[in-house]
Amino acid sequence: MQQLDLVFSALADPTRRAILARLAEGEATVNELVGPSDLSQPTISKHLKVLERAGLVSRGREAQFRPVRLNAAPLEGAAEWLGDYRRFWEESLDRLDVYVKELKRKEGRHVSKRRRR
Amino acid sequence: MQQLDLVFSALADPTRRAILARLAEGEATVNELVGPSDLSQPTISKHLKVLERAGLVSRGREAQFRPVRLNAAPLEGAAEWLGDYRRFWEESLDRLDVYVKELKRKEGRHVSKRRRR
DNA sequence: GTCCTATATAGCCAGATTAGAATATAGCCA
DNA sequence: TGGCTATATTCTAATCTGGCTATATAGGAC
Repeated sequence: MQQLDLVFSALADPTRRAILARLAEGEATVNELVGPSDLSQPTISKHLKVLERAGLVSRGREAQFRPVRLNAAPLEGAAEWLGDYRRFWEESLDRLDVYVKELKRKEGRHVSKRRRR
Repeated sequence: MQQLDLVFSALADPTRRAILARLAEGEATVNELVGPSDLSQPTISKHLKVLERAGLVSRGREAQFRPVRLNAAPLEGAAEWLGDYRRFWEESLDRLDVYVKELKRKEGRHVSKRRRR
């Protein structure tokens, strides 16, 4: 789906993920986002446009400021998509779990007096 | 994080998501993936390389076949990242819920005799 | 009005991505 | 061996990305 394309590719950049993380603490102006980023203001504006196209942020208008706020709704679709695969990684964790238990059992036999920490 | 970059950008392409969906049903050869895709075999091979770099598939070796199988483990990191934002979309759903309830209350007052369906 | 600040847009560049066609490789089968 | 099949690699072209600098716009302050 088109929307998933936009969301996943917006999330594929660490700068944009950092922006979202910052916005999770509350809305911010563009300059507040530029500050800690060591990127230029136009570059941040471009990243914001990408996030906006993906529906992940929305912009207000207050005098000459254009406050940016998080809009997490599109993340739900992404999370749902991932959810379909949850059983696969849990499965492999189960197998790992079994493996670890088996390992402990063997260790228990061979190194039975290991001290607890 | 680098790994998240690779995973999210691998997921940003619908062809690659389709490949993963197909692999969720079991391993497949390259040609089995080319079949329904209307893309050329080299193109699919390239997509597979992207998925492989993200750690999302692994390749076997059986005679001249190189079976591809799903490796969902890296998806867990992506799901965790998204999980940090769950409260935000749930929040907005809550607000929506409140809004809907409020709406119903008002409708109840003004259109109190609306028939149930 | 002029000046200053916040932000957007334009233009540019280097490098990555995506596609296809053509070709190479690797392994089975006769 | 030669031929067939499965897959990878190379080459080329088009498009996208992410960064910059320079410039434009918009709105408050004086």
